[in-house]
Amino acid sequence: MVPSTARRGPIYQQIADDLRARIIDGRIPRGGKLPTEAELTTEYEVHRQTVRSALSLLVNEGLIYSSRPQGYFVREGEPMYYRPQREFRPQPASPEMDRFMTEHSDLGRHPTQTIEVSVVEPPPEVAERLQLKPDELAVARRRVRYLDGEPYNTNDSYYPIALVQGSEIMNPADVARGTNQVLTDLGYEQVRAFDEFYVRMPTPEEADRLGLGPGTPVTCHVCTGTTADDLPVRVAINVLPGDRHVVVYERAKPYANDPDDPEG
Amino acid sequence: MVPSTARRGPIYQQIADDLRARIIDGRIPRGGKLPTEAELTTEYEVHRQTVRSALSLLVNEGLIYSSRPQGYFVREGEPMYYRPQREFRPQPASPEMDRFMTEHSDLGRHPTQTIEVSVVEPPPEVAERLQLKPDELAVARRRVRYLDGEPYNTNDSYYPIALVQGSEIMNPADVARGTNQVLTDLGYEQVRAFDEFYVRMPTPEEADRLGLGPGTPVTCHVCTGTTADDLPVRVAINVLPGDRHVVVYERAKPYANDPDDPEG
DNA sequence: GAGTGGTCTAGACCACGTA
DNA sequence: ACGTGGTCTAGACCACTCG
Repeated sequence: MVPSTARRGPIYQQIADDLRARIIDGRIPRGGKLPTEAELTTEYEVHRQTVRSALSLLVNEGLIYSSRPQGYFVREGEPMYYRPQREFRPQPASPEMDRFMTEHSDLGRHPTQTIEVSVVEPPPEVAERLQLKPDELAVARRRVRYLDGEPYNTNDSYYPIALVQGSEIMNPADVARGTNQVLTDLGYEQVRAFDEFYVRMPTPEEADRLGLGPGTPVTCHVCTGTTADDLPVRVAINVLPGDRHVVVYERAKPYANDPDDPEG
Repeated sequence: MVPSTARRGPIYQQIADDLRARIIDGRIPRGGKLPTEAELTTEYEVHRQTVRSALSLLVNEGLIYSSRPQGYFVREGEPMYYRPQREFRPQPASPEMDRFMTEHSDLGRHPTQTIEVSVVEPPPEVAERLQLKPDELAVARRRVRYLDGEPYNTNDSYYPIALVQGSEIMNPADVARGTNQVLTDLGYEQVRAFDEFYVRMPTPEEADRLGLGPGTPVTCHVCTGTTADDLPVRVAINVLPGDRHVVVYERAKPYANDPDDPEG
């Protein structure tokens, strides 16, 4: 039934191993269609639920997806590129459009975004980083960015309400000067930033907001900006779908004379 | 049966939503035990398989895990920190121990690693980055790093065999000089590196090597080092479990006067 | 209407760790 | 020995999309 490879473990895992091998070695090509559940049921001579267990493994690995009633297909990842701003070099100031917008429209893609501004009780991870007291509120600028209509990432910025009350930051539109400039003009110039990158499975809300299928992890980039007095004035939370992003950057200086591995 | 929240969707999703809410608001604490399948079956008045469907959702979200025959438990993430070397400042050279080892033993943890050297037909993503011809082989130095006995990450470095034949790099032990120094001494000094970060679900082999449970994504850090002539001489592939790593770094220079969002 | 995957019930046996 | 979750079969009905 199942080839000699990987005869161990429960049947559904053997089936999953077999199908995975077929996909990896190209017998089922990228974007190609898998046999139907019914076909696999007869091929492996097991109950339909057993086949479904095998398929759900592959779905949760992010290897295949199902599209009813067409069947199961191999995912094809053509990841887009995410270039976090790693240096502080000046950038062309472009009113009404931020870096996301300008960068991608240069590439011939069609970037759009939604912005939604609200006053919220901040989530704990934000309250902590902004050093807010209990019950202290924050202004949230939440957006979803799209590229050619597809959700690309989410970007939620939080500001202590005490600092930005009545400023342009509370306008639900792009801020021509840039929100960082607004903060500076308010006397809260950011001079340091602390970045954290987490990897995890999305919450159902995030999966919904970004249109993610099962088996798609996200990178969560949390950026906390502080003034010279170490006062945190902004927390930005970016959520990046794992199937659409690669973070890349280049190092151009010579390696230090360091031991075996420079990556570890 | 299920509270008024989220009455939509199939039953197993409603159950999952209910349990997720209980976990998030702390009614089931971190590390705490969920009711057994049998208890949930009677509580929600559904078949055991329906309960299992709900639980498997949460498992694949990385929120809970099962430990037979004790039951299901809420995961508690105490992530360790991964600090990629982002600058090229000189490091204390320590024979027999690379940066991973020295850094963590300083922190009172017990780092260990296994090293395994072999000549392999390189995987396609490596062959491509090393610009190898078909059938050209590579030397692989594969290691698994452990912290206090727990798998911490994997680090596989690949070198074109033509470059390192007969050198210390083929010794299955730490190289006192450091492999980068060996490359330099061989006339292949790395002066540039290109880094890529991917996020995805692990392959079964990776999950096994790192002892990962379901619902745990990995970050894949691929580093390609090249000489001044743009000759790629090394590809390092780090695989980092998503539940044990946070990538952090700090920016200390002033922000540019850039638009709305500096993270995008 | 036909065929697909999605959901649900019913009931069975097994493997494993703890007591 | 017991209770836990893990696996598997059997069979049913539904929702959706396509021709």
